[in-house]
Amino acid sequence: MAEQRTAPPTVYDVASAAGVSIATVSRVLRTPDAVREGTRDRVQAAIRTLGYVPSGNARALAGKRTGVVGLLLPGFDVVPDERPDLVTDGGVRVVDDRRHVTQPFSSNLYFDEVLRGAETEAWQRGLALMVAAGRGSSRDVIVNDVAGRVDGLAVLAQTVPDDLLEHVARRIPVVVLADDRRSHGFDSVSVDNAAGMRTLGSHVIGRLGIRSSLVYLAGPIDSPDDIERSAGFRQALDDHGVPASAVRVVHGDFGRVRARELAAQLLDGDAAPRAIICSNDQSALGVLDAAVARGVRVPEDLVVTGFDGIDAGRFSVPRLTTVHQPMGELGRAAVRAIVDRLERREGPPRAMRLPVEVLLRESCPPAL
Amino acid sequence: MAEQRTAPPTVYDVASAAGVSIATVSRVLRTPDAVREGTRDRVQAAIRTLGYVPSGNARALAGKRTGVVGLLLPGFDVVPDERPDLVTDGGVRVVDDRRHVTQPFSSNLYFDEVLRGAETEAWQRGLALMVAAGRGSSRDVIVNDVAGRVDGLAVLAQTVPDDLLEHVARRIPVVVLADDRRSHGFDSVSVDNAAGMRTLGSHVIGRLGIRSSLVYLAGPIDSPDDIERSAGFRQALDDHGVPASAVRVVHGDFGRVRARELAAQLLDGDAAPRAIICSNDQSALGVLDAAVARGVRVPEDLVVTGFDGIDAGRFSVPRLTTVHQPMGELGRAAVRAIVDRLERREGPPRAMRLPVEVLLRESCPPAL
DNA sequence: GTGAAAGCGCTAACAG
DNA sequence: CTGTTAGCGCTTTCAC
Repeated sequence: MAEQRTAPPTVYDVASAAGVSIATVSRVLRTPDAVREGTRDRVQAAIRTLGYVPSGNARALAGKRTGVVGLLLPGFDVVPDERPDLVTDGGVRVVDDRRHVTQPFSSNLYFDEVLRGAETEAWQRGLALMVAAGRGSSRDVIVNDVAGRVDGLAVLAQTVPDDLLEHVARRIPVVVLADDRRSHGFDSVSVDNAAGMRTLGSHVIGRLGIRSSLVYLAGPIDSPDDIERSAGFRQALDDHGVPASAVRVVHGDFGRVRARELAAQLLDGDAAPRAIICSNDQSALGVLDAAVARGVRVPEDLVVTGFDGIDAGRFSVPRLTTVHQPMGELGRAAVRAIVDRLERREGPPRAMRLPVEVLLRESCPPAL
Repeated sequence: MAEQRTAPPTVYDVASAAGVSIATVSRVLRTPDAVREGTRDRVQAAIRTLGYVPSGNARALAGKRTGVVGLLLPGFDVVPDERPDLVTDGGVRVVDDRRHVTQPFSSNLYFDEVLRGAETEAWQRGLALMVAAGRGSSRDVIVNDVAGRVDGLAVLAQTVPDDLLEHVARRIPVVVLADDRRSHGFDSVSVDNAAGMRTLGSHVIGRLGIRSSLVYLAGPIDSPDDIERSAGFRQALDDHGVPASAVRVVHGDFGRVRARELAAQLLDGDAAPRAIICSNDQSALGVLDAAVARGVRVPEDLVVTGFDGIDAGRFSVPRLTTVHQPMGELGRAAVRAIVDRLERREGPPRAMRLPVEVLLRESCPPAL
C-alpha cells in the first residue's frame, strides 16, 4: 500500500499548497463552476499531489445531511456448516459431496435481496448505505450508532424493539419493512400478503375446483405475515362460497422439518387431503418431502402451494407453486420512502404495499 | 412516526436539561464510571426524555476514528427480469411459471456472500459497515465519499481503477479482494485458485485415470482468476506426466450460454472429449446443458467440473463437481485485514490466501 | 467528579 | 470570483 502518512491532508493543506483559501478549496469540490478555471486547476493539482480525500464526517457535520441511509437487518445466522465426509487432503480439502443432502436455503438470502435492492436504489440516488445487523446485547448500541450517522433508517420487522425505534425516530425518519406499522406511527413498506394468498386460494378452489379435503398449513400463531395470509385464504373461501369448516387448519412453525412431520400425519391419516396450502415455502417443501417419501403424486393426488418465492422452490421436484414476494423491491422502496420522508417531514405515516405475484408451477399447475 | 422535531437534541440540550456541562454528558456516554451515579442517572433520564441520539459524525470528527469500514463492490446488475407468460390478472398477477427455464444465477450472489461475511465480522468487532457499489461515471465520487467516512476500505477486484485506489490509500488502509495485489502495494485477500484447480485436476487425471481426450474450458484471457486456475491445471498435468499437448484448451467467456455453444461443437466433433474441465461453474453448467441435449451421459461418457461452488451447481442434474470458494470468509478476512492494518500502519503489504475445497459430486465422482 | 475551552475538517453566509 | 468568519456536535486536556 502507499505509505501511510502521519495525518491525512485537510482543506488547509490543500489551500496553502494551492495558494488559496479553504473556502476556495471547498468550492472546487462542491461548486466547481463558481471558481475561475486557473484557480480550479491549481487546487485540483494540489488535491492530487497531496492525496487529499475530504472528510465525510466533517462535511456532514458542517452541512445538514450526511448522504447516508441506514439499513438494519435482524442479524445473520452464524451457524457453521456441518461438513460432509472428508475424502483426502492434499493441501486442498477434497470432499465427497454426493450424499450431501441439499439443505433448505437459509433465510439469509431473503435479507440479501433486500439489501441489494436498497443498495441499488441508494446508489441511484447518490446515497451511501450503512448496514448493520442488530443482534445480541450490543444491539442498542449499534442502533444508536447507526442512527447517529445517517439521514434515515430502514429497519426490518422484528429487528429493533419499539421503544428504541421510537427513540431513534425522534432524530431521523424511520421506515419499517415487511410489517405494516402504521398503527405504531411509523412509515412502512410491506408486501400484499392477503391479496396474494387470496388469489392463490382462488386458483385452487375456483379454477382447479378443489372445494373439499383442503388443508391450510399455517405458521406460528403470532406471525404478522401468517395472520395476513390466513386472512387472505379465508377470503378466497368466502369468494367461492366454501365454508371455513371445509378446511382443516394446522399450525406449523414455518420450518421444513416440522412441516414434513405434520404432512406425514395428514397423509397417513384416513382423510387424505387433496390440497395443502402452506403459509410459506419452507413448509411447502416439507410437505413435498413427505409426499415424495410416501409415493403420493403431486399434483395428481395432492396439490401443494407455498408462499415467498425462495429459490429452493424453483429447484424442488416437482417445482413449487408459490406467491413471490419482491424482496429487492422492498429494499428499494425502503430507500425511496426514506427520501420521501426527508423531503416532507410532515404528514401522517404512510404504509406502502408492494404487489406480489402468483407463480404457478408443477406442484399446483394452471389446470389439472 | 413520532413527531419530527425541528432540530435533533444535542449534548447541549441534554446538559442543560440535566443541569450539568456537556463534558459530563459526554462522559456518561463514553466513560460512565467516571461520573457519580446520581449525576449519571440524571443525564440518562434527560437523554431518554429528549430522545437524544449522539451524532456519529461529530463524534468521528472530534475523536480520531469513525468505527466504520467500507466495502466497495463492482456494482449489482440492474437487469430487469424477463417475465414468463401472464395468465390472468386479478389485482395480483398470476403467472404460468412452468416453462420458465431455470436461469443461471446471477453473479450477484457471489457478492452477497462476501457482503454478509464482511457484515458479520464487522458486527463482531463493533464496527459498522458502509457499502457502495462503484458503477458508472459517478464511481469516483462515490469512492471518495465512502473513503472520507470510514477507517478502512475493502475493494473487490476490478471495481476501482488503480490510480484512484492509490489516492485513497494515502488516507486510509485499503484491502483488495479476490486479486493478489501485493505487486501493486496493496494488502489483499484472495482465494487459492491454483491449488484448487491443481487438486481437482489431479483427481481427474490421477484418480479417475483420464489422461487423454481432455478439454480445458478457460475464461476470458485477461481474467486473473482464470490465469491462476489454468496454471493450476497445468501443474496437475505436470504432476502426472501428461503432456500439455494432450489437452485441448478452449476459451469461453465464463458465461453459460457461450459454454453451451462451445461444448456443443466439441461434443459434435469427431474427437469427443472424455472430460471437460471448466474454469468456472457457469461454464460447466453450460457444458452440462449441451451434454443433456445430446444424450451424452455424465459422468459415464463425459466428466464435467466447475469452479466457484455456486448454488446452482448443487441443483443441476447431475450435480456439479466443483472447487468451492469461501466467499463469506473472503468478506470476513477483508474486515480483519483492515483492522490489522489499522493497528499496525507500518509494514509491507500482506497477501492472505484463503483455502478452497474440492466438492466431488455426480458430474465427476470420487471414482468411476 | 465536574466544568471550561480548544479544536476535529468542513460548509455557508457575508464581505470585499 | 475569492477570502473571512462562524459554527456543526462532540471529545479531550487542563484546571478546579
